[in-house]
Amino acid sequence: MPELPEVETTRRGIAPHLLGQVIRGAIVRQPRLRWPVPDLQSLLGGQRVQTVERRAKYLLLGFTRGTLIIHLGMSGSLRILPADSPPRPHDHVDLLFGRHCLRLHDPRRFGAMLWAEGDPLAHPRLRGLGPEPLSATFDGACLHQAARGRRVAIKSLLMDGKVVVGVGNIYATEALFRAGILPNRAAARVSRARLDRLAGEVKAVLGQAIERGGTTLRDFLNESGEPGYFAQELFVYGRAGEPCKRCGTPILTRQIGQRASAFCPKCQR
DNA sequence: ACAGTAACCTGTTTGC
DNA sequence: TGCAAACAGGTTACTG
Repeated sequence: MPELPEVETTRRGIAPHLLGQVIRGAIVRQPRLRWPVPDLQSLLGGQRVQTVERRAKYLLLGFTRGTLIIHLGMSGSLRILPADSPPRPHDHVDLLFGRHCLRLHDPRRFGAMLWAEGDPLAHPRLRGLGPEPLSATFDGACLHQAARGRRVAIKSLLMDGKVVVGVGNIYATEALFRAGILPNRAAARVSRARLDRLAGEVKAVLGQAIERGGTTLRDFLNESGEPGYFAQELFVYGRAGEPCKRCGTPILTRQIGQRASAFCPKCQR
């Protein structure tokens, strides 16, 4: 479900409901996510939410005495619901506030809830991550440096969190189409000028997706249970066999690094 | 250091 | 129609 735009959409949606609120309790129905969920009841009880931030695809809820780090994995979502809403299957964690709760739903359980005391950016899961794609530190020069001597597919490089964070399969696929670059081209064999273009397209596609409230393919819903509207603007992702929106050539797919990669053989070189 | 693969899970779609 | 295989938005950990 979530790449950076969906996580950012979630962050913007939940922040107004959480900021300044005091947690009165937590319910962990299923502690076995990607890593064991800590005892949130005793860690969080009585603390106030001071910040709701994002780093890569991690949401960071800042409390008085530490930070709750949340990752949504492949299938996770967060909703704001009345505190007494009956849980459905895969509703693993509730954070209880006054009249409402923040509920984590995650069928595949690839998500995570971690606790960090001190600087959350120093947590082992966040330390060593690359630059934020929408920040000024991410640009063509940055990609050029990372691509030096690398024979991996440019798409794999783009999805490598040490190079740049937050770019998953959908948006890597789309950014490469917009930049006119074949996804399986060796990273070191993409010219500097085209890397400049690619960095720009990554920023553009992520920015537009955030404006539309994210991409809903089958099950992404925002904090209120509404879908995002970026799917209709996808050029190649999920369109194998359909005509390219630019030139009409049928869209092809191939596996790159175990992920389906759609591309237009005419528009991308 | 690098590149490729398996693994963690469950639900949905595809193909015979 | 029924069942099994393939596939899905992410990330880590292991292999050679």
